[in-house]
Amino acid sequence: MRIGELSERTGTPRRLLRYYEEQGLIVAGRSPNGYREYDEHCVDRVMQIRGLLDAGLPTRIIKQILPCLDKPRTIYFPDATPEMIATLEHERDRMTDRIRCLTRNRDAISAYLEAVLDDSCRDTNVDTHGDTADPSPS
Amino acid sequence: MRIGELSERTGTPRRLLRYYEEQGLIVAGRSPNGYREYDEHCVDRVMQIRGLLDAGLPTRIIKQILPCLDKPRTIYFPDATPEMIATLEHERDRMTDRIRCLTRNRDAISAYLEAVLDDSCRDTNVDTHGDTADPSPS
DNA sequence: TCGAACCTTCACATTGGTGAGAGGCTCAAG
DNA sequence: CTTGAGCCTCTCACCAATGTGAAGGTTCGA
Repeated sequence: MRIGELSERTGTPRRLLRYYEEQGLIVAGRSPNGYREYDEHCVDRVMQIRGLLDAGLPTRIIKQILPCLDKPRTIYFPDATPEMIATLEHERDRMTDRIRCLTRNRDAISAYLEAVLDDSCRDTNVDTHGDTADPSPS
Repeated sequence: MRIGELSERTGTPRRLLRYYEEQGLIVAGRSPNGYREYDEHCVDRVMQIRGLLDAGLPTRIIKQILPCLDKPRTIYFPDATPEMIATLEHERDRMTDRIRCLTRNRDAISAYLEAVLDDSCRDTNVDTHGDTADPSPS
């Protein structure tokens, strides 16, 4: 597929796709006419990239870890230098930290939300926002 | 405590603490001489802020959700406008997405790491790095 | 009085992401 | 064949957000 389709299917501006390529996050083949040519796999890849960026990982790191995560092992073990291993372990740990932090805070939000919702059902007679006085009784 | 101690205890540059205050993420009292005065609670708060920032949340959102998460309920339900509720629900969902994304990728990294480690134990006879030719057989 | 810690403020760096323009190629439909 | 949509390159500039550096001045404690 070409850039337009990839853009639509991933909800990502064309401009940004070229930017990701420039940053080395994705690679695109080329048609004889010079058009970028993407395979199906790229759709997932772009979504993955966006997700990771959104989760706070810098492109530099994403670029390093993505090749290790391809379904058919693109990068093999000989390429795994000790420092690469170290980087991966470090990033894995940082991701675990992030997950912990997010989970804790999300659960706290959920708890708050539940408390508020629960509360607003209980006292609908307060004048805070007098509408919806509909406890649906009996 | 003053900014220096908070800085040390949170591993955060003084400059950055002032920045967070400027962004409305933390509030500091003032001594008569103008020095910022922090209470114990700030240590956790700063760590929480750093964690959330690192996990991709913008200060704008953090500023909104933090007050809802204080241990002794600082913000009460009357303040919970419908749009605030909506924001919280939305952010909670985004956080869930992030958690999913991070978990998936972290597990993939773990799997890769495991495979590599496992592999480097198994074939130490390859000339890739010919040392440790110690298959410890029979 | 000296130095460490604090203050404010201005400016800068980096990162992720956009916008626009120039200049040109390709392809399909009218 | 022409027209227009979509693509190409390249460039320059810009944005917001997070985070730093440094200058110049005050306060505190030894």
